[in-house]
Amino acid sequence: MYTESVENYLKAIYKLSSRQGGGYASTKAIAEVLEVRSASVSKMLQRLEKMGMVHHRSYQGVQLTSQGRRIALRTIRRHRLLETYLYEVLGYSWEQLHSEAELLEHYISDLFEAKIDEALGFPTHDPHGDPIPSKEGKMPDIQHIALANVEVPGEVVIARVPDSSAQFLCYLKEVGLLPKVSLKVLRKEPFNGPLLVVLGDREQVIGREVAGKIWVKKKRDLIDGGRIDEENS
Amino acid sequence: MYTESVENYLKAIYKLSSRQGGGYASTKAIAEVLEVRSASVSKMLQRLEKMGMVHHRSYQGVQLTSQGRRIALRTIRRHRLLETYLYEVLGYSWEQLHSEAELLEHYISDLFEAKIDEALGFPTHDPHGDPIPSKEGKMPDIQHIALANVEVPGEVVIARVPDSSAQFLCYLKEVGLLPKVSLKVLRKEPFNGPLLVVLGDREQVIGREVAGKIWVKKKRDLIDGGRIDEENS
DNA sequence: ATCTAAAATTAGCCTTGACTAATTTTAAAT
DNA sequence: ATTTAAAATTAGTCAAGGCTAATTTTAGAT
Ligand SMILES: [Mn+2]
Ligand SMILES: [Mn+2]
Ligand SMILES: [Mn+2]
Ligand SMILES: [Mn+2]
Repeated sequence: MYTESVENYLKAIYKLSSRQGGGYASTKAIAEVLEVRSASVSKMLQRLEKMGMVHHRSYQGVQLTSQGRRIALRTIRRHRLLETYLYEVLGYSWEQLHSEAELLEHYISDLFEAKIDEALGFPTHDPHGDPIPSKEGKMPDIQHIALANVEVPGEVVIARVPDSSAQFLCYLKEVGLLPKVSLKVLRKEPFNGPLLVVLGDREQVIGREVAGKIWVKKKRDLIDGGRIDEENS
Repeated sequence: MYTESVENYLKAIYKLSSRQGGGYASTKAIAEVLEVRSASVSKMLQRLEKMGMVHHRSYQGVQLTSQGRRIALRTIRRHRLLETYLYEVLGYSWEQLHSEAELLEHYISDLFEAKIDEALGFPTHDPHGDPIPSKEGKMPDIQHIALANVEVPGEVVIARVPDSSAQFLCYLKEVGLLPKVSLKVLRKEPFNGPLLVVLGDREQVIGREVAGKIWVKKKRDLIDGGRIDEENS
C-alpha cells in the first residue's frame, strides 16, 4: 500500500510524539531513529504533509494526522504480531525477532495479519511486553515505570523491555531480565550507581543505564490494577 | 539482499529460458511476464549484465549466469515454500497463495526460509504441484505432458497447474481439477475442440485451452517411474 | 539587543526503475 | 536484393528516497 520508507517514518513520528506531552517530533530525532540525514527527513516531511499524513510546522516539529496515526498503528500492530508469531510459532530466538519483523511489517497483507492474529489467539502483547494495537487502531495505554526509578525497597514485575538491540536482548536473556519475571530492588547506589536486585534465588547488580530501559509494574498494581495504591497513599 | 525488481527479472528469465531448448529469453517475453515495457527491460538487462547476473547478446536474448541462476532459484524456492506454508499452516485458500508469495519471496530472511521449511517437513512440491528447488539450488527436472496432448483413451494424474491466475484456480477448484486427482480422457473433439474426461464419478468437458495448461503424468509412469512404458513400446 | 551554535531547510546531485518517443537492428516476405 | 514490420535499443523524462553543501531560522548566552 504505502512504501516501506513512508511507513517507517510514520512509526518513528508516532513513537517520538507519543513519548511525551506536546506531541511534536523533531526532525533531528526522526533522523536519529531512522539513521538518515536531517535533510532527508525535511524532504520526507513535506511529502508526508502533501499526503495528508502529518501536520508540519516548519522549524517546529511534526504531528501525525488521524490518517497518519492509522497507518503508524497498523504497522506497529503488524510488527508486534509478527514478532509474536515468529517467537511462538516458528521458534525464533528473542534477539532475532526485531529485524525480521521490521522488514516484513511492510509487506504482509491484511489476510496474513488476520491469519497470524487468529493462529496466536488474538494476543495483546508481544514477546518484549509491548502492547499490540487492536485491529481498529486502539493502543492500550500503559503506565509503567523504569526499573531505575523504583523506590527501594520495592517488589516489581518486568513489563516491557526494548526490542531493537539484539545485543542488549542477549544480555537481558543471560541474566534473566525477561518480561513477567519478578524481582526485588534492594539498593540503589548513589551518583547514578548500579542497582542491587534479587532475581529468583540470587542477587544481581544492574547498571543504572540498563535499569532505565527496563519497564516494570509494582507488584501491588498487578494484583489490584493500581486502585489500592491510590487509596493507601 | 537484491531488490524485488531484480529478483523478479531473474525469475522471469529463468522460467522463460528453461521453457525450451536454446535457453535465451527475449526482451519482449520478459516484458510481457513482468507487465513492463520493453524499453524498461532493455535497460534492466544492461544493469543485470553489469551485476554479472546475465549474459546478454544484444538483439538476441539473455541467459542467466550461474550467479543469476542461483538467485532465481533461491527466489523460486522461497515463493514455493511460502505458498506451501500459507496453504498448509495458515489455511490460505488456493487462489490467495500466489499474490502473497510473490511479494514476500523478496523479503524473508534465510532464517525464515529455514524455519518454514522445517515446519513443513522439507516439502518437495508446492500446492500447485510445482517442485521446490533444494536449498543448494537443485531443481528436480520433471517431464509432464499437457492434458491437451494426452492420447485417448488415456488415464492420467494431474501433476501441476498454473499458479498465477486466481480466477483460473477458482475454476479448477470448482470442477475438481486439482493436483493428484486422476482422470480418464475419453474423447478429444477435433478442430481444437474440448476434451471429454471422467473425473471421479462424473463426466466433464474441458476446453482445449484449459487442458493445455494442466500438466499430467500417465498413470503407468506413476507406478513404475516410466520404465515399463519404454519396455512396452 | 546581539551573537552564536544547533537545528532545520533548501538546493542540487545520485541511483533505481518505471515511462514515452525516436531510432536501429533483425528477419521474413517479396 | 529490397522492402517492411516486429523487436530491440537509445534518448530523455519522472518520482521516490537517499546524500552533501549551503543557507536560514531559532533559541540560548552574553
Ligand atoms: Mn520490534
Ligand atoms: Mn520497518
Ligand atoms: Mn506462485
Ligand atoms: Mn515477486
